[in-house]
Parts: sequence; structure tokens; C-alpha cells
Amino acid sequence: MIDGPALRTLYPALADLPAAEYEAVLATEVQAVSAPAGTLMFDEGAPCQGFPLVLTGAIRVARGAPNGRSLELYRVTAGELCVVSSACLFGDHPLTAYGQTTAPTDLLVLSPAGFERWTAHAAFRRFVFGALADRLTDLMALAEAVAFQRLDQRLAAALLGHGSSLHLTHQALADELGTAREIITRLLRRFETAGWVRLGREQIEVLDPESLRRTAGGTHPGADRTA
Amino acid sequence: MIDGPALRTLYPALADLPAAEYEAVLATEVQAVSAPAGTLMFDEGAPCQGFPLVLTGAIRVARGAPNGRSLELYRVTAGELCVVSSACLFGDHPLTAYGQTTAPTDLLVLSPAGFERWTAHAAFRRFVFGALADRLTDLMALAEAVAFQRLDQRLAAALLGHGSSLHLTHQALADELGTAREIITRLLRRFETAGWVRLGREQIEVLDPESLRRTAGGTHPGADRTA
DNA sequence: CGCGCTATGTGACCCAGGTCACCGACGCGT
DNA sequence: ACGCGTCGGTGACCTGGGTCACATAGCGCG
Repeated sequence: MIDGPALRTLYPALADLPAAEYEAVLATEVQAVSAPAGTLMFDEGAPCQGFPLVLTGAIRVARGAPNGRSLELYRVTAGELCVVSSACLFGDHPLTAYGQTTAPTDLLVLSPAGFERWTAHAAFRRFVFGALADRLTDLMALAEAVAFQRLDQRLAAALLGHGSSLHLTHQALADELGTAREIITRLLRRFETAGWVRLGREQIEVLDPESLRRTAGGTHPGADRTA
Repeated sequence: MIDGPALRTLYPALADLPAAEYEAVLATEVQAVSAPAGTLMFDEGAPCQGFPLVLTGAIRVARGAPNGRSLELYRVTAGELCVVSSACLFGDHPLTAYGQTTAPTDLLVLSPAGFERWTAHAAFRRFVFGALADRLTDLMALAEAVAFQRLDQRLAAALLGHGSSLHLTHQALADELGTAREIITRLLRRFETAGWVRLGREQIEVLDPESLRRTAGGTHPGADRTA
């Protein structure tokens, strides 16, 4: 069964719906799904059943290149709406990316009919527009970063965005940034000799976030090569 | 004055609004704007007054890099809604891109209040969601292209996307693809010696779209690779 | 017609990133 | 303890693109 009150805490936008409408849609148009970490939730070119609302966990949305590389587009975490799926429903494109959980994840899938009913209400509508807008800005930033920033800048940013101690493989970072594993290794090594991070197996500890921030922020490359 | 019926032809989604509501919003919440080609309609970091609906002409939405380069994110043409502006209203980010007309352009700016009223109706809502979804897919494609495609591929695609005879400078193409002018010149020259295009001052004629399409589509001329 | 503008062509050179081909190190199962 | 699979580290080498510094070519115009 779906826990209506808890859902409203996570998605405040739902709190403004008339109780009857809220419950009715919950009962008939929403389906609960749980998946362990690493599950492929949807794939490029696949059809699309509904609008996923993430309750716990996270979904990593990425796009694969023919040669086996992959680029992370964004992540969907608790309290968010997964908009790629939405995109294919609105425009009936096939999906253009794949999504997989990075942690054990619970989500609700809202049917198109249910979505239609909820968006009739201004609060939920605003929430959806907001979610789409955020993704839009994210993607613009991503395009710009890929086009104009050097990898060390992007890597520094990625490290900062993962908390101060991260547990993942170099390959995972490479897939996130759309590059090859060796490059990540090289750059991390550079960061380590600069004293900015400490490396271990599947383990990166950020020691000097300030320097990373400076690197990420695009100050000129020639400026500080010395540590 | 605003031509209500004509507007409805261009934006069929508006045809489903109740006449009274449609007219009322048109009268009080919509403002007509005209601009010659090359006008800067909005800039990065600027505030944002409303939702532009393009009637004629086109707006080129791009993002600038510090070193003077620029990357085109997408174009908004007649019958479309400009969603960056929307994005900043929904999420009240500042704008993250700039937009300028590429042709004499007429547009309507819909106030937030008017937007709210119109989106209460399912047809208009669907139109807006569709527009956002399309942009989202465009941007994902852009990010992927920038990350994984060689410039000759992207240039070939750009040429095809501009019709068979295009009147623009190499610099303009460079700004569209986010690269430097010399690179465009080099590649175009390569295309010319291959017999795919004919070049002239501010003039490119596509002679062999098929070859361009093949180049754009990923495989490299002369470099068949077996996995 | 020659001047000066803007657009284009081009060669030399550089560098970030990608590719290849490894090796070594760690961690786990039996 | 041994062997294997995954992860990480490294060097040699290549190449697409970027940068600089020009030369040239059309074009519009007084």
C-alpha cells in the first residue's frame, strides 16, 4: 500500500491537492516499485509507462555512446520527478537515455491519466514545471561544460559534488564525465601529488576542497601548476 | 493589436481554450513585441518578464564562454515557446543563456499570471509540456554530440540542418558549434575538395547531402572499423 | 580605380585527451 | 596459499582541435 501522508511530506506540492482527488489518483493511477542498487530502470529507445516519482534512493540518467562510453546527464533523487521519462510521454519520442539506480530505490509510477489529473491543480503543475526547468538548466550547464571546460575542471567539480569521501571506481567517474578510465587515473594522480586528495582502492578522500573548487571554477591553467 | 484568430492558427493548443478566457488573457496579460534581425532579446543573468511565444522569425539561444566563444543551444521558431525564459521563471534561476533574433521577429510575451491561467487548461498545458520535453531531448542530444562526436560530424549535421544553400560566415558556424573559425574553414575546405559542397563568400552550397549525412551519422569516410 | 573592410585560406606549432599495451596490486573464493 | 578477476597505474604514441600569425580575396565605395 502507498503511504499517502508520507508522500505528501516528500512532495509538498501534493499537499495542496484536494484530499479526495489525491486519494483517488493514488488508489488507481499509481504503482509502487522497488529496485535494488544497479537496476536498469529504463533504457534508450524503450517505451515508457508513466512518470516516476522517487521516494528513496537515486536514479542516474545517462546516455551511452557506441564505443562503450557513457555520459551522465543528471541524477534524480528523493522528492524529484524523473523527466526524461516524462519527455517521451509528452512528445512521444522514444527514450533517449537510460536510467539505473545507484542505490536501493523506491519509486511510484504515476500513469499518464493520473498525471493529467494532478496537473490540473496549480500546485502540482508548478512543481512539474519547476522540475523540468531545473533539468533544463542542468543540461545547458552540462553542454557548456562539455564544450568549454577541460577535464580536470570537470573532474574537480564532480569530486566536490560527491561529498568529501567517495567510494567508487575510476571507471565510474569516467562514465560520469564521458571519458576514458586512464584519463581519470592520470588526473586523480595529479590531484594527489598536489595534495588535494588521497587515493585508495575504490576510495577517494578530498583533502583540499578549496583548491578543487578553484580548479573547477576555471582559473587559468598556467597559473598554479606548483603545489 | 493582437490578432487572436491568427494566433490560434499558429498555436492550435490555444484553440481549445474557452473563448472568454482566451480573449481575457490576450487583452490583459499579453504584450506584443517586434524586433529586427540580430536583436538581443535577453541575456545571461538578466531577469525575465514572461513567456515568449514566437509568431514570426526565430530566436537563437546560445551560451557564451569567457574566451569569446559561444555554443548554440537551440533555436525557437514560429509556433514555439521559448523555454529558457520559462525556466528562469519557474525556478527563479537567473537566465543561463542569451537569445538573439536571427531574422525579423514578432513575438508575444505572456505574463506569469496569464501563463498560469492558460495552463489551467489541459490543451495548453500539453503544449507547454511538449515544448519543454522537446527542448530536453534536444539538449540531451547536444550534450552527447559535443561529448562524443568529432567536429566534422557535427559540422556536416549543421550544414544539413540549414537547407541546401546557406548564406552565413564561417564565424557564425563556429559560434553555432562552439569552436573557432579556423577549424570551420579547414573542415569546409575538406568537404569542398571532397566535392560535397561549393564555397563562396558567405555562401555554402550543399552538393552532396548524402555524403554529408553519412559523415554526420557517425562512420568516417575511409575508416571502416570492425569491432 | 585603388582603399579599406570583412571574410577566408593556410602553415607552423602546441597540447589535452584518447588509445594501446601492458603490469602490478588488491581482494576473494576454494 | 594459490589463482583469478577487478581495479589502478604508467609509458609510448597518435590525433583532433586550438592558437598564432600571417597572406589573400572579394566587396562596397568615394
